[in-house]
Amino acid sequence: MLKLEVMNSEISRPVSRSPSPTFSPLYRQIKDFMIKSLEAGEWRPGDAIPSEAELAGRFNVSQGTVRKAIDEMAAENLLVRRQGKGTFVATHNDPRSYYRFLRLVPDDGDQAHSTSEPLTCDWLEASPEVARVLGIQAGDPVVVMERLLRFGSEPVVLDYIYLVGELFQGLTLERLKASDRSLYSMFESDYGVRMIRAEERLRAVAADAHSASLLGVEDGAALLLVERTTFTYGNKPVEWRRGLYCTRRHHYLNELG
Amino acid sequence: MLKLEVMNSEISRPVSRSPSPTFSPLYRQIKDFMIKSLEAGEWRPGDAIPSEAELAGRFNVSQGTVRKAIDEMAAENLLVRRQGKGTFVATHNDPRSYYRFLRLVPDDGDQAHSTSEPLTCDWLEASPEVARVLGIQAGDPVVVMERLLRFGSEPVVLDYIYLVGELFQGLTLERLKASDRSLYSMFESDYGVRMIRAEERLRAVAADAHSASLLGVEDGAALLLVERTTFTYGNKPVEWRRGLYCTRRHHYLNELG
DNA sequence: AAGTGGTCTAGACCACCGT
DNA sequence: CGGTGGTCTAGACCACTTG
Repeated sequence: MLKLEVMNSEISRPVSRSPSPTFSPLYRQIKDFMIKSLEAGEWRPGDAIPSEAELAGRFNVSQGTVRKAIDEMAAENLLVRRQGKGTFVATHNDPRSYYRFLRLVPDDGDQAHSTSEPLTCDWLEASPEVARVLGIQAGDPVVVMERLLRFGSEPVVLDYIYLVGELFQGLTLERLKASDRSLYSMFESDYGVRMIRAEERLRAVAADAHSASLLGVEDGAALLLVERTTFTYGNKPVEWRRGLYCTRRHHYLNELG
Repeated sequence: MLKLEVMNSEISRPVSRSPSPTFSPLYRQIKDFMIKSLEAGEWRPGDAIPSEAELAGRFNVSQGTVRKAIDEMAAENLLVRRQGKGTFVATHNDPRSYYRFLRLVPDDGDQAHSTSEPLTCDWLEASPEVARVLGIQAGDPVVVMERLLRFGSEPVVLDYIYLVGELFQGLTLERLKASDRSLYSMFESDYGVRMIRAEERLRAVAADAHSASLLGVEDGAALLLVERTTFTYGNKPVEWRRGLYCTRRHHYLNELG
């Protein structure tokens, strides 16, 4: 059983302020508090959080108010509800969210499962550009890795991945090769870094010789360049990716609501 | 004031069925009913729908139940809530959702507003491929238009747009040129066709001579190919687009939740 | 002041999952 | 069976917009 070090007084009722410049409803204060609990690691990925009734008691509010807080967090993929079982902390170490951020799908047929082959992994000093994207100082340590993603046996994506070094102490090519899980699953389990959301910027570019060779296309062929910035709690960037996608027999699928 | 031709008996309480194979909660039945009202045009884009209290009275349920139905519809961009004013039927004829489906943004600076230049508009018989995507029969009439999208004065997107002819009687190049609104806004106002959601499939391709010339790039340059299928109520496809995006100074931005 | 959506409560009961 | 999330109610009050 988890303990939530919370005094009822920490959650303040929304007293009627005259103009109310920073009004925040109760359920949002509760949500913020719960996010802090996730961030602090009090509730770990895969764990069940306390029941709604239990939380309502701790916060001294009604179940409906707790429920609304959880609803929003579930909508943001921070929690997963399972009727009859409980509410769980989302995890990348779970088939359901294994490909949560991968939008590439085969043109036809179902997706043959993909495999990741790490090629290089080096510790470097952040260039000004990388530092800017990752919100660190130029010269700070970053991990730079190159890896090839295959669908079946076909090479489809060549990724260059930049990680905030401070958070990934001891990461080496050997450890990457030894892992049989997805990168994000490993980051979560081995380094306690949870990828929450991401932004991708897409462009079409011509393949250089190196990429063309690895992806099995002609030099100068059109490739899809996908630049991804990935964030953890508090909108803190922790990863930057440049991915070259071969879209001969695959495409990037996006749903517009 | 709008009239909802509904008998209370139409919304049935969820009687406890033994196994309950097709159990549908009250709020979902109400939501389905309201979607039918939208589909039937009883509530028109931009209109305010009846207040929550009013609807609760009509359906003979509590306000909270109506509220949950509206919540889901607002999350799906079918309705827009505005505190203190009411709940409105979403419309493309509104600056807020003008660019709802356009993910292309300039690399730097804010977005200079885009302008659309229709180039051609023809009535053809659907090819087997287009018919399949649009869910019609090969040979059925389709409208095919070519148009150039500019950001500021710079040509950035060359679109080929296929529309289900049956729904767009009388559409001509002249009417397109005469309109000063977005395509979807015009489709909604002039043809009663509401675009609800879309799927986009992205690939990188080499520019042909025609596209290169219009977009001001070299023949063979890498372009982003965006194929969009757009759906109206009931997941009925009504539009298929092939867009060639020049990503020299713009990129396709996608948020991954 | 009146009307709208937004929050919160206390309680009841249902659907689902495990033991 | 007990525990969990899911639905629904009736009512109170708050925040925002408009007249």
